[in-house]
Amino acid sequence: MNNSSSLLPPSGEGFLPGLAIDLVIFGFHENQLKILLLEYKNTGLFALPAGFIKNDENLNDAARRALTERTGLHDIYLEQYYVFGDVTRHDPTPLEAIMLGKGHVPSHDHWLLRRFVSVGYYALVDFTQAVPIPDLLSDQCEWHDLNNLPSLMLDHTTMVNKALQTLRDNLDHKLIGTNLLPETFTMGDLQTLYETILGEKLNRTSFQRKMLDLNILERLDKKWTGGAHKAPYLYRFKR
Amino acid sequence: MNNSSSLLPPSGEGFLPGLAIDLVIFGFHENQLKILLLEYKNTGLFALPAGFIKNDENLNDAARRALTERTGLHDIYLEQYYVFGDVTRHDPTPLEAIMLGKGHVPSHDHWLLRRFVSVGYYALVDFTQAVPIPDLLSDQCEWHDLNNLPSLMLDHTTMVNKALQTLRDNLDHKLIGTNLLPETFTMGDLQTLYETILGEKLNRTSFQRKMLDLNILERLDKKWTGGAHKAPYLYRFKR
DNA sequence: AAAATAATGTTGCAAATTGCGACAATAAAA
DNA sequence: TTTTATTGTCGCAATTTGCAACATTATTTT
Repeated sequence: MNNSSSLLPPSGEGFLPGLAIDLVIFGFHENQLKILLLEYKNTGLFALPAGFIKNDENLNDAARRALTERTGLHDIYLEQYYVFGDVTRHDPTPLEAIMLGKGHVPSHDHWLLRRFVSVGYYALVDFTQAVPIPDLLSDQCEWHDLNNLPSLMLDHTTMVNKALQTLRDNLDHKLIGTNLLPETFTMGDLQTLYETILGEKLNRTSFQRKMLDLNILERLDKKWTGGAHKAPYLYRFKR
Repeated sequence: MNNSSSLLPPSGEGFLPGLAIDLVIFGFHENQLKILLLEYKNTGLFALPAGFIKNDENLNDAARRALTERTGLHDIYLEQYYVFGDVTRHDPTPLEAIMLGKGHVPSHDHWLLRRFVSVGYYALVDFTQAVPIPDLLSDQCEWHDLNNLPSLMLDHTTMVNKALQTLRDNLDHKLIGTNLLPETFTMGDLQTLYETILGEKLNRTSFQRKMLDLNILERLDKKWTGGAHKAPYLYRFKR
């Protein structure tokens, strides 16, 4: 049994019933916020990566495992942000379609077709380091522009919106873009990231001063080359 | 079947398995933060009010129902703050003791003795309006001083601490003490509430100016009487 | 009845934070 | 060599916050 198959067990045996995890995995590339989506080709359905919790597994560990299985990454910023537990989110149709598309013919009381309460997590990952890997039921796992998402299964669009809102609310006082940027970056990179997340322009000098005053950045001697202008310093988050 | 009995069904039938709700219900009285605790007299155990989710009930509605059943209050500020899902929190011993103390002899695989994942909610209620009502398994439901709590069942102490931390973090930008204070109150009452929640003294004039600048308070013509000093205005939150 | 007391409402000012413009520095292009 | 574009830094005004002083007033004390 490999890693992936554990995510989609043939029966619900060995997993907590009725409880799932959905992941909103944020990445950042070319001035765009991205999220990882699974695609079910035979059905044209898109969904957030999901996971189930083993009987003897901590909830947060299950989320971390699901994240690693989809991105190959470890030690990533991951945070619970909301539990989605409305009755109305229960709709067996899309999952039935997916399973049919995959050649399975689920019984009407198949465990995957029952009502689920789902714990939402969001993660911030380094786009350049992640290797998107589809799960057993999906044909693709790919980055999508946050402001150009396809329509998503069930209430997954709601989940994305709420995750983004939480991320914005937390940007001030929680960990910064440590995981959204590569190891080293320029002050401009960092500001663009903030502006993209917040959806608004920030004052350049104020931003720079604030970031430096926070005393969490390490300025490297090396400089960047490329454009017809003064070379910016590279920075790195202090450990 | 009355309201209370629905909280403690004889079998798990009709409820989502393995999922519970725990409530940290904050009140405020005599310059002290209080929370509601259930007591199981035969066992000397204290616990947070809890609830289960009906098969056809929204998660948030279940939390609201549990809150109303314990306090008699409606339209109360209630917020999800964390899901407690560690394996280590599973310990059937205390619940078994409670059930034995109540004259029940549960089988080893009784549904209440299995592992539960619990969604933590905190609520802010008007101390003077709440009527604490025990549930079927407990003998008492009473307010306890937050800084003089008895030792609590399972991981409930962790739940309380995390709820308080979340409340503190949210005090700046989320709804204020709307539900923790009576309909009308003085500026001093409001400041004391803030100081008690935050656990630190605040500057009087700055606090007053800030609250008034927020433009959420309505000053009433009436004044308060009582002490040997100038009478303070009464305030009320705008609708 | 007058004075003292104590908490409250308000104002003024210094310190800290933030927004914004200006200028020097410098790597590449013209 | 000059021009251009972007970055690092500084200065100043506007805003927010901490703190102290003062006027107000309901009750207590004399």
